[in-house]
Amino acid sequence: MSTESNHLRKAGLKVTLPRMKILEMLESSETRHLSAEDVYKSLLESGEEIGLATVYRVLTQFETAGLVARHHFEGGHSMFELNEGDHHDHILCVKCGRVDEFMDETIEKRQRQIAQDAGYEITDHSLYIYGICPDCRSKA
Amino acid sequence: MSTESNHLRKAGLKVTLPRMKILEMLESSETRHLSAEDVYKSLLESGEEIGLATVYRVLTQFETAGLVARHHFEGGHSMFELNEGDHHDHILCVKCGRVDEFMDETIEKRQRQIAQDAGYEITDHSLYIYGICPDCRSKA
DNA sequence: CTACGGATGCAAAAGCTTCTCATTATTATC
DNA sequence: GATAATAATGAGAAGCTTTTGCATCCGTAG
Repeated sequence: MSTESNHLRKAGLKVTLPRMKILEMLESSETRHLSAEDVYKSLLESGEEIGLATVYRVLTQFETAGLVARHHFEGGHSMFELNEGDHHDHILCVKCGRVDEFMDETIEKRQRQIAQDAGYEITDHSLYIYGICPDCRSKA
Repeated sequence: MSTESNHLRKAGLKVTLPRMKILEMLESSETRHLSAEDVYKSLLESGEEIGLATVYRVLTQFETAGLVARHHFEGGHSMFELNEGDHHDHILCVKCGRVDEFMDETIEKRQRQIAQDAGYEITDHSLYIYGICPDCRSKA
């Protein structure tokens, strides 16, 4: 029994071909952050006949099941990333779209403190740093 | 000469009725964070005949001119906020949509450090904390 | 192997935002 | 003030991403 189908089963989802293929796609992509359109196009290129609507539906289910995280980077459309356990935030290049990840316990701690001070029960947070990446800086 | 028209002039924008009305709307609203739709509807209620396309155009111009800040809260559509100089981040209630603001120099400093460590030249950043606000917590 | 219920695909619809273009208003100039 | 040049506006169409309706198909329990 493959790892993918176990993941699906654990998430309470039927093991179907589209779900398997999308999960594989997310795992094998060298870019960890993909839009629904990216996933759709990659599947087409691999010769898989999966509808765009299904891609959206499946990604949303994966998100609900905790298998992927959905990010709202600037520019409108959602980006999906395989959830490999550890939380992290993102730093993005505004020139080339490159995405790097980081994790800072100091910031995490301050966020919890701020929420508490404001009387909020924190459920989630998102932190994006935008800038120009090393490569784009040296090119300029 | 009104304050609003000075703001517009300084921003290099012609002083037109729609721009004046939209600026007034942003200044007088008790909610500091408004969507384009919010602005449009409020204007209609005030008896102003301003098209939605104009609202979007003007808000974008205001953003470019630095008069307002555009935020991408979860849920897709943009929110606009009058830029009153000081930078701050946001904490939002996922139940009622309430928005509070905060500013934390520790976090700001860490962000600059993280960008530097990653070799990025930082241009911008956005931090949203999501949670349940005091009011909604007591109601539950 | 069968049958039930959920999953899929397609096309249509929805929601937000931008664009097109004819019309109108604003500003610099006389 | 009036005028001409130029930019701004309004209305609707178009564009994009995402969701939905529905007939058909597939996976799974029995």
